[in-house]
Amino acid sequence: MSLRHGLLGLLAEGPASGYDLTRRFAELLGQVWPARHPQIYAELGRLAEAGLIEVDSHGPRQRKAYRITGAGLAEVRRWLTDDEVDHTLRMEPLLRSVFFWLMEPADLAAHLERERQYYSGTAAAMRTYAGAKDRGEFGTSEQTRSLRIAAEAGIRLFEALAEWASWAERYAAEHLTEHHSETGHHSEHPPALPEGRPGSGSA
Amino acid sequence: MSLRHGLLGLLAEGPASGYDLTRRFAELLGQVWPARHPQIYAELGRLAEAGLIEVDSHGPRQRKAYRITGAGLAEVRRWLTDDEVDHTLRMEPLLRSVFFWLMEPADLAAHLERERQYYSGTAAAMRTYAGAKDRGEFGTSEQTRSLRIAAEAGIRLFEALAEWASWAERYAAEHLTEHHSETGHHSEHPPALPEGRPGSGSA
DNA sequence: CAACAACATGTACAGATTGACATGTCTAGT
DNA sequence: ACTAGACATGTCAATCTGTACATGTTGTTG
Repeated sequence: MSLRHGLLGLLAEGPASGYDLTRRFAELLGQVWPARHPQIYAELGRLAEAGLIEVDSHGPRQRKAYRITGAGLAEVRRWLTDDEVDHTLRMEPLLRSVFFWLMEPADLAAHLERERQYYSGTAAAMRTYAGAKDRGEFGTSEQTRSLRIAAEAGIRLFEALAEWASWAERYAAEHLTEHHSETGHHSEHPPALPEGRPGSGSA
Repeated sequence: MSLRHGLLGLLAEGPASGYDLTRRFAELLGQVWPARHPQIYAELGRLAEAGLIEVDSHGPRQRKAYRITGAGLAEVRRWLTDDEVDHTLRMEPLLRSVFFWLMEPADLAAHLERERQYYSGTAAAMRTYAGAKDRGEFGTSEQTRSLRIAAEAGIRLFEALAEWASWAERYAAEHLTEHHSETGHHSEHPPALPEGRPGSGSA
């Protein structure tokens, strides 16, 4: 339930309304943690009930801004330093990649090329943004620095995916060009990936 | 709702029971699409009702294996080629990074170091696995080739994250060492990241 | 043969998330 | 004065997801 902490984190920057937070989530956090307005309004209600935030002001058009409380600020900080990081990833494009062998070679090539373009375009947009930050266009506050770190992750992630798509195009052209039969009953399924939990084993 | 298609994709390799599929999801797809057994059994029921899969055999301890039908195979393929890719990412570690400015420098440094180790450990495990595949230890079927592509994505992704964590440690040491005040009301919140939808704009 | 681990399937419930619907306000342009 | 668009908040139903609970079977080991 990281929406709770995402909202608290944003409110730590200053008071904001549900509407503000919805747009901020869509623009800033949409790539890493999607959230729609019904969920945000509901969570704000719970947060207020728990005393982690409180109503800061009422504006025009029944605008209701919230402000983080001391307890709320303590809670985000507790989350950041004490709560274990959840490394669960949910990424449809990679799920699809496991089933590439079911696709016609031409369809797969087209798919990978579209993916490559999407990822490199996204990476480029983030690089542009990070460049503006580095030139100091958004000031030098701690929040801005922090956002710069997040942007760097996005750049590296999407660049890596773009290069992967490019690599996969070449790999598929070399290794997956044969036409396939109707069902894949020809062999036992191959062994699984290793579980990859480095913290709790060999390290 | 990609669980549906993930199950169909696995069943395209050959018949399997809910138990098999649960373990296969945990081992193979857990990193990119988590799913627990209650969800898998429920979805298998729906899939069978829709005629996309059917009972293949009954084994010992009320084991019930399913087999994909022609309609099911057509449906996975339709998904792979026609359905738009959902690029939504959900990644708690990156959500946290937006709020690094709220952490004490020492805690942040420790956090980033743990993250770096986690990512590089995971990447290393995947690299080992991919190496075994490349030496032909798992055969040369199309499924194996496909899984090799997925593994490559994992390697590149986790390597990129490990390098990011390392970069962030250095960046934070240079730019985020000042101690922060109790609340961050000192400035307006910085502007958001660009939306980064390359397909529908400049591209 | 008792006990345990692994196999195997399922239900029930709580919480997270989304899409559709509903409502009302303020500003700018015509 | 009207109207369109952005502002602003919310409800509701449906679906997805995860945790805990419940049940019974088979093979292995002492």
